[in-house]
Amino acid sequence: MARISPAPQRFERRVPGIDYAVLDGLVGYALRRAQIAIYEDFESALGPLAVTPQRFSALVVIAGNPGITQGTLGRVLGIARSGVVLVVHGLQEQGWVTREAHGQDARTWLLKLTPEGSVLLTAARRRVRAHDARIGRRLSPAERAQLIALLDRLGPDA
Amino acid sequence: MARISPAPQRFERRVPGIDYAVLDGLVGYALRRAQIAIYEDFESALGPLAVTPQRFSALVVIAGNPGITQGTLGRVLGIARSGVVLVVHGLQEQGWVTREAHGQDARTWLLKLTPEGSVLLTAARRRVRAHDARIGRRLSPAERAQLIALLDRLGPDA
DNA sequence: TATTGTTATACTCTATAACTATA
DNA sequence: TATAGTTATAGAGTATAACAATA
Repeated sequence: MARISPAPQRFERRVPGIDYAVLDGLVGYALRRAQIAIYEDFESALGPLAVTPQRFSALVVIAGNPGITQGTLGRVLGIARSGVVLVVHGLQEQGWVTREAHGQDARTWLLKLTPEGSVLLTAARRRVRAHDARIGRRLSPAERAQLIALLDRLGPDA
Repeated sequence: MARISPAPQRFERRVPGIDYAVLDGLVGYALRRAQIAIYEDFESALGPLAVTPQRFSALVVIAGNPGITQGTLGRVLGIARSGVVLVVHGLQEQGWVTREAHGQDARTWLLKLTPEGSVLLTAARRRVRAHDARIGRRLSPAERAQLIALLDRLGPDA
């Protein structure tokens, strides 16, 4: 039985026989390791819809805050203004987002979802919820909530 | 008082007035949000040493597993063989890593730290530990341990 | 035939800086 | 002067595919 495509290379959290030394006790490394595994699942679940994690975040934020400007979207996503142009352009190319003129300030654009964008987002949201449930399947609801709460408290700020 | 350099753009976890909708309940988004903030702190702490998270992981793994091959290192880091070439090349350019011939298999290289690499790693390890303590400063030791344990259980596997 | 590493190439994501048009 | 968005450009980081040497 011939193998059609090469075995999908999956990330191994622990390669047998390897000493991870100090890495095993670091919060940052545990986070990185988890995210690599999670990204693979997101990609296989949302890739067919041409939705990346960043695009999903952008769509949700635009949907929940219609008329948001590119500058504010950039702050939410944590990327530079020049990057927002590219993200928004991609969403426009897909027909999911439109930019409308701002009445008072001719410099800014108001971002909104198109009807097609709303339909897409509904499907994507469903898949993302399933994906998120899948990656957290080994956690109880309480553990899942606590994980989110602990993650929210991470950071160098006092 | 003139501002010398532009205010260092920091990631805002929650932009005031923005509805994050479904994002707030997702483990994956909490992870992403935490990692952006953490990466900024890592960068400011280790950037001066020319050490990235990936380089740090590679150095720790090579130090703890002297003679590891590039293929195995790639599996540990979760990247393709072609990417390992670039990482290792960068570490060699810094004078931190050498490749020695394998006695039995002429195809493979054995990776080892140089004395300079060991010195660098000692300094980097100290800074990473401080960084990791800093990002987890709002967590008790028990909470920190639990966070790592919860992260280790994430993933789509049964 | 399969494996290890290399090279060529390309794509994504991100940033900085210079630019425009407005305010 | 300052701000919103755009463009040009560059640098990471990653991947795939074709290749050489070796197993």
